[in-house]
Formats: sequence, C-alpha cells, structure tokens
Amino acid sequence: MPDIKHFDPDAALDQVVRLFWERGADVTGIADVVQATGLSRSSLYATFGGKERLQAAALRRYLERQSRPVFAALAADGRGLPAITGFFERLVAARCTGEHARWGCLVTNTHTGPARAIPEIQQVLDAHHTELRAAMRAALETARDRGQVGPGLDPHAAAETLALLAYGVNLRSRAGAGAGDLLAGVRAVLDGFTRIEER
Amino acid sequence: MPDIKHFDPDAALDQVVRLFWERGADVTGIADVVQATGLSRSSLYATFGGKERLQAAALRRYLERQSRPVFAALAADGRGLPAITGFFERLVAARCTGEHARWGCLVTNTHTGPARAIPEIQQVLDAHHTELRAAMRAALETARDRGQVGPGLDPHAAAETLALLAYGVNLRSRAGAGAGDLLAGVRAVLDGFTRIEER
DNA sequence: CCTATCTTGGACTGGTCGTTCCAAGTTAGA
DNA sequence: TCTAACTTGGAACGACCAGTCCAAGATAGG
Repeated sequence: MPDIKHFDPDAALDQVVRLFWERGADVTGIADVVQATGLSRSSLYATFGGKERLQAAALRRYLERQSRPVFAALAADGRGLPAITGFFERLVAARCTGEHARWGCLVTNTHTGPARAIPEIQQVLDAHHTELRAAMRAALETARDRGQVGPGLDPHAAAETLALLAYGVNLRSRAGAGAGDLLAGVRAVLDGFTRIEER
Repeated sequence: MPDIKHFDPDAALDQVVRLFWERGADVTGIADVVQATGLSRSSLYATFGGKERLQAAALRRYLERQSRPVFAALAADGRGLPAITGFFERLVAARCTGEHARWGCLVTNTHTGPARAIPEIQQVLDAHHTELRAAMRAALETARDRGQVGPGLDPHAAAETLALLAYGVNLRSRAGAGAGDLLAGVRAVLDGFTRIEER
C-alpha cells in the first residue's frame, strides 16, 4: 500500500559522514546536508530524526566503516610491532595526503564539540577508544610473544599510550602538522617499546 | 577630555577565556560573553573587535597565562625524566579534577573547530606546539645528560611523541576519560624511554 | 559651568539555525 | 479505478547569531 522511499538512506548517510567529517558537524547546517544529499528536509527528518540523531548515526557509521576495519586488521595482524608501525604509517598518510587530507578523524574531532555530552554520542566515543586500545593491546601481546618488546612492557598500559598517540596524530594533522613530524613522534615511542637486542 | 573605560579589559578577557575554555568558543554566543563579563556589546566590540579577534585574543591569553608558565617550568627543571613525569601527573590531575575538570585544553579544543583556519589562530596553535615540544626536548636532553634515558633516544623525535601524547590526554579528558587510564598511558611511554639500568 | 570626546546601554538589522507543517505527488493492494 | 498509506517539496516558524547604530551618560580640560 504505502509509497516507498525514493532514495537510498545508506548512500545518503555516507554523504553526511563525509560532510560532517570534513567540515565538522556543529558548523554544518541542515541546509548543507539537504544540498549534499539531494534529498529534502522532510525525507531527512522522517528517515534520521533531528540533527542529534543524524550526527550520532553518522558517527556510528564512521566507526563501523572507517575505524573498525582498520582496528580488526591490526588485531589480526600476526607480525607484532611491524603491524603497529604499519598502522601508524598508513594513518599519517591518510591524514596528511589523499582524499581525506587534513580532515582528521571524525571521532577525534567530536571529542571537543558540544555533541560529546549527548549520551548516544558519548557512547560511540568510548566504544572507539575501547576498540582501538584492544586492537593495540592484541598487537602488543603478539609482539611480546615474539620477543620484540622489552620484558617490562605492560601491554595494557602501552596500548593506552598508542591510542592516545593516535588521537594526537589525528588532532595535529587537522591543524596542518607535517607528516614528517608525526612519523618521527610515532617512531620514537615504538623505538622505546622495542627490545634492546632488536635495535 | 575623553571619558575613560568603565571596566578592566584584562579581567574581562580572563572571563572570556574561562567561557571559551569550558563551553567552546564556537558554541558560545556574544550574548553569553556579554552576560559573563557584565559589559555591553558596544564596549566589547570597541575593545576587542569582532568574535574572531576576541577568540584569537582569548587563545593568546590562554597560551601566555596557562600553557607558557608550565612549559617554562618544565624546560627549567633540572631533574630530567622526573620533571616530565611531574608535568604529566599535574596535567592529568588538572584535566580530571578541580576547578577545570573536563574542560580539556583550550588550544587542543581549538584544533578541531572552524577557527583553526583563521591565520591569527592557526599561528597560536603552531606556537603552542612548538613551545611544548621545545620544553619537552629540553627536559629530555637533561635526562640524556644525566644518563636517565636509553642511548638510542632522539630527544627531538621523543619530544614530538610527548607533545602528541599531551594532546591525547587533553582530548580524552574532555570526553570523560579516567585519570587512571591516562596516567597508565603516560607511565608506559616514559618507561619505554627510561634506560634499562634505571628501571 | 561648558563642551568636545569618548563610553555605554540597548534597540535593531539581516541572516541562519533546527524544526514543523501541509498540500501535492506516488504507490500498491482492494 | 479507487483509496489508504506513505513520501516529498517547499513554505513558514520562532529562536538565536554576529554585528551595527545611536541617543544618553560620563569625563576632564578650558
């Protein structure tokens, strides 16, 4: 009986993610979303609810499509430290060059805005951190099993370090930091974790 | 002949710093500034210019009054690694407890917002990073001279690491991260830098 | 006291915000 | 084909935004 949607909500949400990611959700108006997606205010509100709900949906989509696959690859990578090095090298490259250069990370960017207080969004921020840290910890435990890291290294604490470092990279890259500086910062901490004999 | 200002611009700017720091400059309207400072729109615009100029002035004030003294103390501290440990312990404490708990760092918060594109503000962000890194580097060189760090440590690169880590702490603290997690993350990286025999 | 000069309070502007609403259009089962 | 259910475009809403403007008030030299 009913009419059916004349657009693809999934594709529209992807557009919203790009928009919020590049410009920032708080500074992006509904009018911008309407223009970027090509659909009308009515369809937007009927499909996603208000702006807060839309922002939360976009953030979840970002976590699922952008962050989680990379985290999964890191956790599943059996190489140990080289896996972590590769993660950061690809991170810096993505943040400083290519299509998304200087966009930073949508989750990182959301940390400072007013939306961080919305429970639905706060939850995604925490999930992102937990998952990133877990992936780092898995890679560090692999490194420990392979004897690549010093004996005193606590994988749990070191995973927190690397997660915080990733936020620092995301943050500084959005403000124009050079890839060389960021890579040097990453290299130094990984050198610190590396077992002396490996150097 | 002329009348004289009926308020103290310095004290007013301090109020603005607090307001922008806690709530975020982008989400704070001129009306909020008027209410917080107690002065009128006319005086505000006559004294500081528009909002961009006000935000830049507040950011510079924050760097001068909040960041720079701490950086100077770190650079002048002769203890080496303990100075860095102390810096981070005080940082985490300030970010998670007390008057400014969960406010994060105004400079860090500004990294993600639209104001980061304004040259006058971008300049302050870069100055903050340069000065933080220089202070870290000075402390690391002291640590190296005292034999507290491993021989392979590059003070320049390690200083970048610690600066990025500080941004991570600032960022996550604003979103509610626990002091324990943050401290663990800090401890792990400093352990990594520490010379084996010191452990 | 007078007056030139600056400050101040508050009304006001045009524009944008998120959101609501409704008439017109579209669909698919009866 | 008729109609109930849903979508869609676009107008309209009140609230807020940064910024402007001016009359009224305050000041200090003459």
